[in-house]
Amino acid sequence: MADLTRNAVDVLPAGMLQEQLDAGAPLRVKLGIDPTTPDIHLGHTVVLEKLREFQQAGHQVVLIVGDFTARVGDPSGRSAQRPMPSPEEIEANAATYQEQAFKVLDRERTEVRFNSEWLRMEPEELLGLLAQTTVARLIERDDFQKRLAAGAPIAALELLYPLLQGYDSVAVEADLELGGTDQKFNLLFGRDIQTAYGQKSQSILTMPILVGTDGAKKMSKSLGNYIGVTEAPEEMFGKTMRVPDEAMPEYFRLVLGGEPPASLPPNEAKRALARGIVERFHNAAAAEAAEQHFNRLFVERGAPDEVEELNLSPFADDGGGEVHLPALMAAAFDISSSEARRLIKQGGAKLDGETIPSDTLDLAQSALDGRVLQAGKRRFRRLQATG
RNA sequence: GGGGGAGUAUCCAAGCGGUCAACGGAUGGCGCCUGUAAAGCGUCCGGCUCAGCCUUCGCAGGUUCGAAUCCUGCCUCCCCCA
Repeated sequence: MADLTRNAVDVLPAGMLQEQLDAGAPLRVKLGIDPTTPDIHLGHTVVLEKLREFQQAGHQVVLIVGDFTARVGDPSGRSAQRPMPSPEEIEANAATYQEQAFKVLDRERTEVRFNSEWLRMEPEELLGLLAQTTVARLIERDDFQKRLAAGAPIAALELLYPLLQGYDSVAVEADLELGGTDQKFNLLFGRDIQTAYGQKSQSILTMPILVGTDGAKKMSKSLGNYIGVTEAPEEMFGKTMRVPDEAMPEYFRLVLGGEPPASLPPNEAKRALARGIVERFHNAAAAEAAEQHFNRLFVERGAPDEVEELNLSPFADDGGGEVHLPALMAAAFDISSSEARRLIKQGGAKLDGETIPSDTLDLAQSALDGRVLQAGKRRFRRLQATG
């Protein structure tokens, strides 16, 4: 029991989960995820990890893919209405979500349900569901109170969200529902809906929200401060190294389920964290390679093992074989030629590690052939004249 | 149904006839420092083979030598009253 509530923020109602566990029967443990973005990131895994713990303790995990609720928009933690993904996006996301969730969960022992299965209900049934609450109950949540105070809009659809999520609990007869702390209102609301439908109310357990790589805001795709579970090892490692020191303990606890190493200097600890994360979602060999890659780029300031090649020939002019660098860099790094000029001017462009003089705009093809062109610290292309 | 307000670059947000590629902030890029942390300093941040030119301020027209700024229509959004 102590294990199962580790790191949890709220376990409500007080004592209920303990009683449920003491009763001995496996619990039906629910988690709903709305497929609003294509990928699962470390923030999602905090709750998934907890779900896995219940799974390992022999409980029945029910993963709900919110293909229907994704079209409604969960107002939790939102200060504004979110843009709605298209049905096609939702469908595509739903597929990748499941795949990625099984990087944490045991596929064989997970019941996966799509909530469109029961939420595509008859209008009469929907009215029945709506009859279970009042507007006052729906807007009492903090998210809405803030928006009301600020004169910001609240979409009617958002108002309905908790009812639908609550109905999910009815549909799968959940004994326990997990979620982030921002889900507290919705989770508790589900209890009332279950009661209204003559079921026993679930208990709820909330997990902390993982802070993003910026160390300030919650990890989220739209804020661009996330680490995706399917990202390449090098990316994962690099992004983790950028996490501010203060956030490290949190990452150790919530992502790796451990404790921050006591006596390691900060940069060693962070390396351990980065290795741990890559190992968790890839493997030990990948972690090793990712760290070497990191060392080469940022400690030795060198080029990575494998550098993508770029054919130099199309950029050389017919006459003297001069290459216009802004155009070349624009193509090589998918930036504008103006940006390339800026990089050169500010000493951010290098050839084989040598800074290109800031007033250079053209170079002979022969001076470029076979060398590694670099923009900033992390973008590389090996130039190769062919044909 | 009535009244009021807003749409400016990645985001926030100034500008309200020329000096506007458009103040300021945030985010971000690059460089120095360094542990790709934090703090700090400098610099850049529409595009273009760039001392110049081109395209931008919801959309479409119009007025004017000249419009992000004025006029007309349209679209979208928000607030208040009912």
